[in-house]
Amino acid sequence: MNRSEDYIQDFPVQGFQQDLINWYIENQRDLPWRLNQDPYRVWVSEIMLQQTRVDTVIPYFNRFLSLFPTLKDLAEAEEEKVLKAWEGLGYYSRVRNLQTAVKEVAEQYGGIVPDTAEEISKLKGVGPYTAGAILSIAYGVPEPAVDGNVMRVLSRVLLIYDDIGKAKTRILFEDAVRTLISKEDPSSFNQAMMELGALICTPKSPACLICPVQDHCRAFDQGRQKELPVKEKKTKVKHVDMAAVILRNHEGKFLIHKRPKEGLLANLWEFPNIPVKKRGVSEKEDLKVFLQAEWGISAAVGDHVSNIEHVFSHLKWDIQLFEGHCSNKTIEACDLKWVTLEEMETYPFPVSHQKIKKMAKEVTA
DNA sequence: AAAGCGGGGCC
DNA sequence: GGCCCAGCTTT
Repeated sequence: MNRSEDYIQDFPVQGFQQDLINWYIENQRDLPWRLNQDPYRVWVSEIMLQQTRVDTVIPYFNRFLSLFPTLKDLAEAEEEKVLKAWEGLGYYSRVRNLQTAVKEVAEQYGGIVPDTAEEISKLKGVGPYTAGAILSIAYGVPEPAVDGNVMRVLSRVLLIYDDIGKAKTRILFEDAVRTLISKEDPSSFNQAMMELGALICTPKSPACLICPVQDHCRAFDQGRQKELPVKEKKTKVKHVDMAAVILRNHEGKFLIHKRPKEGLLANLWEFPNIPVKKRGVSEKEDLKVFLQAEWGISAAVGDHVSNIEHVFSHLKWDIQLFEGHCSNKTIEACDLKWVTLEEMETYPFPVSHQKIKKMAKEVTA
């Protein structure tokens, strides 16, 4: 059984819609992106909310919108300023893609976010979920917006055991939503599904006893809500040993480096660092050789400062941190800078290197 | 279809 | 430690 029609057969679509939307009207949270339906605001919120909790997003959203109030403001902003506004939020390609897409809208669509699935889906960083979310919330178009919440809710309500990690399963849920969605109020329907997933139909212990659609839930009827959704476990993270150095010159300035424009933490700044084969063998020497070979810097790498661990979704860094000094001062490369602690605050750093920045302050103090 | 891509909160 | 979060892009 893998067609949505098979699951919707005999399902009380009308009653489900009503109970869901009525609950949402009464119980929706007061969130900053619900202030109005400005497509740009909705868009920014949806990008920020990808794989990121509401509570985390709220302060970022407010700050971002005060820095870049309109689509035009974001289109014309310096990328470094935009990355700085995103600093700490993670998945930085989201905001680089967002700015690329916003420029596209400014140039190709006269600054008006397109309102068709075909056009909006062409924009960088706008996938099936985000397209449906913007279209339904900003424009009232009845398109599905299937995220993790919606898959969890529907897997339980319709008793679907397909692995929600598979692309094929998302399409199954999208087909189901095309049938289930309210044509009168698609915005409330989609947001209600997500709100229900966030507040009631939660991953661990769903609050079925106070659920507005309990009467329509097949998993609850059979006491199987805790078996769902089905999701295959993913492989564990890879461990990588690193060595990094807080390098100061004779003026007391620190050396920082801009990462490449693609890949992990693209275009963010960092302290000089290298992967090392084995811990405790020759990190200091390796760093010294690297600084000389890569940038022509003759440095003395001194005391070990600390050991920093940082976990990503797919890997873990174990960073041996050292301090060092050198007498270089003129560096022309645009991806390399000597800066004071104060100047450093204007550059976007990933959290792993914010930890190093903090150590730099302590070492200096 | 699978892997790469961040960071934080909760258990 | 593992899991999950208003996912998308690249391979």
